[in-house]
Amino acid sequence: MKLEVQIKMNPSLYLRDPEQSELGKNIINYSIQLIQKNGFEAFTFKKLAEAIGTTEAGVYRYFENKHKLLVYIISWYWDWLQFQINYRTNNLKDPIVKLKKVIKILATNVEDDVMTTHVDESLLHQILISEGSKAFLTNHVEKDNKQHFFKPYKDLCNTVGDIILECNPKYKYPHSLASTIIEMAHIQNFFMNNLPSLTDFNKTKDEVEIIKFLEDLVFKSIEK
Amino acid sequence: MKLEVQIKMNPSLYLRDPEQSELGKNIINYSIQLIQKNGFEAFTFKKLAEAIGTTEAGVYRYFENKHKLLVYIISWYWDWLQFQINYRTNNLKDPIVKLKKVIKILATNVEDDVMTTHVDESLLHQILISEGSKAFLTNHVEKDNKQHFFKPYKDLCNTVGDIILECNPKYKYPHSLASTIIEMAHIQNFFMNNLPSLTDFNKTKDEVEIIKFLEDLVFKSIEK
DNA sequence: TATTTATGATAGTAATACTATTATTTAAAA
DNA sequence: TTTTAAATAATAGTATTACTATCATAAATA
Repeated sequence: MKLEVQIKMNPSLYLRDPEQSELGKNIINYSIQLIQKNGFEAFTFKKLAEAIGTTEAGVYRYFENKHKLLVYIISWYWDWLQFQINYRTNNLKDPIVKLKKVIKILATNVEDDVMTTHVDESLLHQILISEGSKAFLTNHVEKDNKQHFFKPYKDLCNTVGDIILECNPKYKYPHSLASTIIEMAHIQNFFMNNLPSLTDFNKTKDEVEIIKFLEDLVFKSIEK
Repeated sequence: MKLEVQIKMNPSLYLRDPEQSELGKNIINYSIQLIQKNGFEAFTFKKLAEAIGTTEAGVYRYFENKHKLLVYIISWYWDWLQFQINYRTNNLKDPIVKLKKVIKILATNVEDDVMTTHVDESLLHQILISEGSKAFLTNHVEKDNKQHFFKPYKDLCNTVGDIILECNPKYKYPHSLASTIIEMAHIQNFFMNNLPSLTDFNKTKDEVEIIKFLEDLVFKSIEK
């Protein structure tokens, strides 16, 4: 049996649905490669077109600009993570076990998911660490938010927040703690690898340390 | 008595020291205005030059590029905050009181400091919230780090980490918790104002709520 | 087969991110 | 005070970026 997972994206993010054609899938695939390799600032539609073997105009038929393309792949990642979490915490009764699992999923370097052919989740995870916050740290965040560009992120945050409340229904900051876990899973990873003195993981460079830190933070916070 | 605080910046950040001339001070002053108003992406040396009444080439004599200018003003802010913290926690014996003060300083919307004439700290604080992480979230973070561009941030993180250790010498993650507090003081503020469903402060839009959340997080974490 | 639709190829524009040159003003040194 | 050096202003120019527009062709669909 060969299953392909298709994630339905917000149509306001694209002009033509990239999932519906080879060129579109190439745009996603090579965008992830290039953004991960050179960073979002250095990424241009011209370079992307050259890498794919199409023209700049070809890319512009799919995405209005590179920011929407970034939001697209980042949203895709959040949706995919949401699916992973639902799938892998399914049947877990104990909310504490569940929350531990979620922290692990959030903070672990992802392996490429064979169910998605044109997306390398491992690279995408790296992009999220170093470019993720650029999706919302813009002057047009309000406009973007009105178009529901951040729904996947919010949904994930709600999911995590709900599990937190299952652990302790009286905890006062489930959403803020959820967004803190999600953000810190990435930021502490970035710091560990690039500015290690901002962390306590300098020796190991091992994400297991990040997971321990986050578990310590979270479970002490929500302790009854 | 009229005191002027001068913060000595890393000379690798600039070509000509902006503190040493009127034009230089104007560059800093107007950069802060423009970046706060339109965001860093929309900020160009041409617009800056126009705002000041000088030419693009004039700005380039002070800063190699807009990224270094951003790192400059952000570093300035961290240095200034460090000074604020040292000054305002001086003489406080109880490390818990001290840490509370630090959280408050980090999370409170700053008022313009009259000791610095060409820097509006209130605007700068806003810049830190929405642009701060762009200083290090680049492809050249390693190169920048080797030039010690992030020293002010690291120093601040160390200061906070030391206070955490004063509270509980056995706490295992003083630096990670410190960077978490610093980052979250800004990110939760951004979320509160722009993506409130990622927080639990939607009704109030009051930074006091953020302070309470951070205090709850920190003191539960370091409790002996 | 006709016709819509996607793609390819090419051109062009305004803005950005710079570098270079020369003239002019201002400040410091002789 | 004069000479000299340093900082600034004015202008021009380049490569790249971020697009838009046009037209021909290939592929899919009616």
